[in-house]
Amino acid sequence: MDKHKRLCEDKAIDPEIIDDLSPEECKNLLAGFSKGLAHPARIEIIRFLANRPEDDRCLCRDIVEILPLAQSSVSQHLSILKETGWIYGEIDGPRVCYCITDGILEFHERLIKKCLA
Amino acid sequence: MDKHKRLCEDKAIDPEIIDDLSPEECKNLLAGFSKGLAHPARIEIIRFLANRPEDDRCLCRDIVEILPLAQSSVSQHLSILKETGWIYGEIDGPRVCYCITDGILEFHERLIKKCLA
DNA sequence: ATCGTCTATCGTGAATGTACGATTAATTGT
DNA sequence: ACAATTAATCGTACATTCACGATAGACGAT
Repeated sequence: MDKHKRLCEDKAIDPEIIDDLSPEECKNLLAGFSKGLAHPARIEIIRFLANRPEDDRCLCRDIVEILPLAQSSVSQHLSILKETGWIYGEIDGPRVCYCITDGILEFHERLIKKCLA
Repeated sequence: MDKHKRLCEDKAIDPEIIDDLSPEECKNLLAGFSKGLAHPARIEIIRFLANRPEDDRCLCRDIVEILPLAQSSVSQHLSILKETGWIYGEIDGPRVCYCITDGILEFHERLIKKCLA
């Protein structure tokens, strides 16, 4: 099996857990995801990762190249996206392979509906 | 006609404009909305306003009462929600009537899809 | 006219966010 | 071993956020 393909295949979020969240937890979780989305560069990163083909995983260097920011700044944004649950990264030799958390878009959509509706 | 009912009925957002946005504008707009959602107190305010009956408009005082924050802090959060387009307020004598922007939830949902999909 | 109510704004302080260059640590390749 | 590559972390600087008490301004009621 391809090395990149083997990476980044086991992190997913279960939408079922939304039903068990207290209103307080729900708001805190959505606030966190929203913080992750609250910068154009981070939106671009998520968009980029969400549209990658599964068999061509993304390396950090690729993300640095599509953004008009210094490498260290991109690394900070990636760190925020990891903290807030949007993405995760796995070490692949000297590089880091970043992937979007599986099912996160549906999770986010459901979370908004639960919090606001 | 009821005084409160007459207020807050003419501010709406047109989802059509999303189609005309450049990718850059799209990301900036979503980043702004996300910033608005990036605090539990502001999520609670939006939830509260989104579920108000139309004929019982919300006054600022009502919002202060449901949050565990000082009046001035709530006013700041309301200000951020106004800046980011989630809500608007109209002066009603000595009070201010706050309402959620009509159609904003659908707008937000569409904006996310356009930005990330 | 004066008083009380309501809400925005001011001023403050602590914390966080954003961006950069420089450095470090890990790994690969020679 | 050694050099090159990759990405995180450090240190810095500036701006913004968040929370509060205090104040000010607008309006209604008396």
